[in-house]
This record gives sequence, C-alpha cells and structure tokens, in this order.
Amino acid sequence: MDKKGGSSSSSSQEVEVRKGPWTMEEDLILINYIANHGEGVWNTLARSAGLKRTGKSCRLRWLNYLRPDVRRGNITPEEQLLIMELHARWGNRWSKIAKHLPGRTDNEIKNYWRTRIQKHIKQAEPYPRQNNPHELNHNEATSTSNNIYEVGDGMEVYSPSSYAGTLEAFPVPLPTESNENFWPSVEDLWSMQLLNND
DNA sequence: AAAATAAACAACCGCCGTCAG
DNA sequence: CCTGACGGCGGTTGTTTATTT
Repeated sequence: MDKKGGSSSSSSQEVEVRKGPWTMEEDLILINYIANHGEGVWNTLARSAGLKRTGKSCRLRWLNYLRPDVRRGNITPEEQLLIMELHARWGNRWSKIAKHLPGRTDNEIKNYWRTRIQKHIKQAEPYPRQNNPHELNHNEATSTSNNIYEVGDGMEVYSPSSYAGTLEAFPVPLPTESNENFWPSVEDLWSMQLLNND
C-alpha cells in the first residue's frame, strides 16, 4: 500500500510528498528539528529536516499535536462552556476562539464543537414558530460569512444568548476522564529527542 | 457475537491576505 | 506595479473507534 517507489520518476524529482497520518518517526524528526533549529519557514523546514511533507502539513502537525504546550482531549466543562459562549458571539472564528483557550487548538475546538455541541444546539433549538417556515434545522453555523460583527478584539456584539437554555440541559463530559494515552504520547517523544540532540 | 450505524478525530484542501522580489 | 511564495483559516472528507441493534 505504498505507491511511491514504483513510479518512474522520469520528470524531475517526482517530489514524493507524503500524505495521511503521521508516523512516530516523522514526529520525531519534526520535533527534533524544531528543537534544534526553531520554527519558521515551514516549506524550507520540511525540506531541511528531510521530511517528505509539505510545509503546511508540518506546520499543522506541529501546531496541533507536537508543540509542547498543546493540550489534547478531555475538554473540561469550563472549557466547553467557554467554547459555547465564544462561539455564540463570534461564530466559526475557531482560531479566535482558540486564543482564549490556552493549549487548545482551533482544529480541536472546531472538531469538538461540530461533533459534540452542534447537535445538541440543534435539538435544543426549538423555535418551531418563528415566521420562518423554511430551513429551520439549518446549521446556523454554516453561514459563517455573516458573523463579522466584530468591533475590536475584546467584547463583540451579537449575543443571541440562544445557548442560555441550552447550557443547562447539557451532558457535559466528566472532567476526570481516563487520561490514558494512545501511543508514546508527545512527552515520550520529547524525552526521546533528548537522545538525539544535535 | 456480529453487523450496522454513529460518533470522534486527524488531516487535507482551497481560498485569501500579506509581503518580498 | 505585478507576481508568486507563504502562512493562516475554516470547511470538508477519510478513517478509526465506539455504540447500538
């Protein structure tokens, strides 16, 4: 299931770009490289580090998983609440929302919201009446290009408070969930990179 | 116990704004 | 001034994992 070697790399260098899930080895390379050289200029970094990845891919991997200060999983009830509140006033400004949740990335928040919050809001969103007979079960978040009510950076307008009632009837995950690991976990990867310090 | 279905998650894609050459 | 590389962002999809039937 590896289609890279077979191709006759006649035209130039075929730029074998890897895609899909990152392997531990790749993670290590990236972590180690950044530990020794720092971030910046991702495309160059990818090449210099010897990774067959695009700069974007490296950046994403680093920012979302490998960075030492990223927190993953186990969204606390407080965080969930914050996500909901911020989303209520800013819409799908994931990156902006993420800035208010230390350690959390926009991608994780986005995933979390879409997979766990959105449906609840929908179901808790009664409005059966309303003079809008059409599209009532529409994900009101899809219309992203309408949430540009920004004023500055702190307090924005637009607080539909539509979540007010929603919050109460929320399942809210248990905070102290099994903090088990998946594989080495980034910490282990970091300790491993110590052995390879340039 | 197995199959079907749903949920969660990781990563990619295209678009856009910025900036250097 | 124009052009292209780069990085950031949000939407979306593919795959894995959990839950239900």
